[in-house]
Amino acid sequence: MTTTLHTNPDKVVDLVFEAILKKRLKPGVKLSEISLQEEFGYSRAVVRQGFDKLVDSGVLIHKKNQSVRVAYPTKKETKQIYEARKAIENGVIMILVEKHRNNELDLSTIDSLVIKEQHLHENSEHAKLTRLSCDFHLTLAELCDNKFLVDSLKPLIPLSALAASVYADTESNFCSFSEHYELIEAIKSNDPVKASKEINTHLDRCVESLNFNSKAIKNNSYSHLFN
Amino acid sequence: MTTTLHTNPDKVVDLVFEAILKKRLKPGVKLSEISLQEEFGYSRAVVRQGFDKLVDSGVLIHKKNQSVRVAYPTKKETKQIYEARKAIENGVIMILVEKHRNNELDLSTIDSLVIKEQHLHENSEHAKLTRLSCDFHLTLAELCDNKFLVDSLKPLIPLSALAASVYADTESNFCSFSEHYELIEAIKSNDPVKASKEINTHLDRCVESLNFNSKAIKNNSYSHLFN
DNA sequence: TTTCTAAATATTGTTTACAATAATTGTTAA
DNA sequence: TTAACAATTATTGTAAACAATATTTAGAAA
Repeated sequence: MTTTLHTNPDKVVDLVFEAILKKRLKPGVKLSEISLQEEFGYSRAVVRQGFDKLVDSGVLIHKKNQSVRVAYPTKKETKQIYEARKAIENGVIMILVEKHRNNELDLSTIDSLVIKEQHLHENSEHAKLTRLSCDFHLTLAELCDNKFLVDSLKPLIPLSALAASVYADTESNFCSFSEHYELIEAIKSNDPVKASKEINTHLDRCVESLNFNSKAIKNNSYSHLFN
Repeated sequence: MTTTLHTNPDKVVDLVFEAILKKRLKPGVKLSEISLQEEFGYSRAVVRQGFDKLVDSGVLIHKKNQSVRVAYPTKKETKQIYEARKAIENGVIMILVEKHRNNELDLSTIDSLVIKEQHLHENSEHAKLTRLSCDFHLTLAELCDNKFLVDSLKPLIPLSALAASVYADTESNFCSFSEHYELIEAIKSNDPVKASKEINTHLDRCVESLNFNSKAIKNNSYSHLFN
C-alpha cells in the first residue's frame, strides 16, 4: 500500500475542526504533534503549521513547551464568541436579503439543508442535527460570496461547539431547527428588519440555553478530560 | 553590541502590518524570508511562521516555491473587504452604543484620537492622518473588549490600506476625519440607528472615493513596484 | 501510606543541512 | 537585435538532528 504523504496544513485544520464539530474532540484535550504525525502520515512540520493556525483562531491553546490543548471556553469567552457571531452573521443576513431582493441568490442548497435538519429533528437524531446546524450557519456565510466574511466566521463555529460541550445540559434544542426555518423565510420575504431580528434572537437563545452555573465546578477538575 | 534574537512570529506580523499602513510596503512587492532574517535578526523559521499568518489573513500571497508577495487587491476583493468591514464594524458600533447607554464605555482614548486627527487634517498631513484613521477603526473594535471581533477586523485594515495604494487617486479625503467625529457623536447620543447609518455611509464613501477604472491599467504593469 | 526528590522519558523548540523548485544570467542561433 | 535554450544562482520546501523543557516514573524519607 502506497501511503500518500500529506503536506497541506489546512488538512490538519479541517481534521481538528471536524473532530470538534462531531464532539469527538472535547475541550481541554491534549494534542501532541507526534500523535497526529504517526496516525495520519503528516510530517511534524506540517502538523505544527496546522496547529499554529488553530492556535491563531483560538480553537487550540498553546503554552510554550507544552502540547497544544483544545480550547476550554470560559463564560466570558462564550459570550464574546456569540457577540462576535451576532455582528458577523447580522452582516451576512443583510447581504443575503439584499441579494435575494435582486434575484441574485440561489437558496436551493440551504433549503435542502433545512429539510435535512427537519428530518433529523423529527427522528431525534440530536448529534447529527447539531453537526448540521453548524453547516447551516457556515453555508449562509458562504452564500455571500465573500471569503473575508467566511474566514471571520469559520473559527467561531467550532468555538461555539466547544462552549456547548462545556455548558450545554442537553444536546436537544441547542441550535433550534425551527428558528433556522424562520430565518430563511425572513430572507425570502425580503424583510431586513425581520431577518435581523431572527438571527439575533436565534443566537441569543443559543447562549440562553447554556447553563453557566452548574458546569462552573467542572472548570476546576480538568483531569477527567486528559487520558 | 549584543543583538537580541527575536523569536516571536507576531513581531513579524506587526512589522509587516505597520509597513503597509505607513505605505512603505506597496502591493505586489516581493518579501524573501532571508532578507527579513538578515535585516532584523529573526531566524528563518520565525519569519516563515509570521509569513504563514499573514498569508492566512490575506495580506500576503504565497504561491508554492515562490517568495511571498504583498497582496494586490482586485476590484472585487476591495468591495469584499469593505463589505466585511461593514458587517463587523456595524456590530462593533452597536455594542459600543449599548455600552455607552449603560455607562460602561470610556471614550477618552478615542476622543483624543479624533482631536489628533483634526490637527493633522488642519495641517494637511495626509500621510499621518491616513495612518491614524486606521487606528481609529481598530480602537473602536478594541473598546468592545472582544478579542474575536478584534481578530476579525485586524487583517481588514492593512488590506484596506493596500486597496487604497492601488485605487486611491489622492490621499486626502480618503478616510474622512469629520465622519469619524460624527460617528462618535452618534455613539454619545445613544442612537443605534444613527450610529449604524454613520458607519455604513462612512465605509461606503471610502469605497466610492476609490477609482477602479484609471488604475486598472496599472494592474498589468507591476514592474514599477519591484526594485 | 504519603510526600518530596531525583532520574528517566517524552515532547516541544530551534537550528542545520539538503533537496526541489523558481528566477536569473549567459550563450548561441536565427 | 531578438528569441530560445542551457547553466547558474537564489530561494523555498522538507526532513532530521540536537537542545531545552515538561512530564512521568521510581525511589527514599517522613
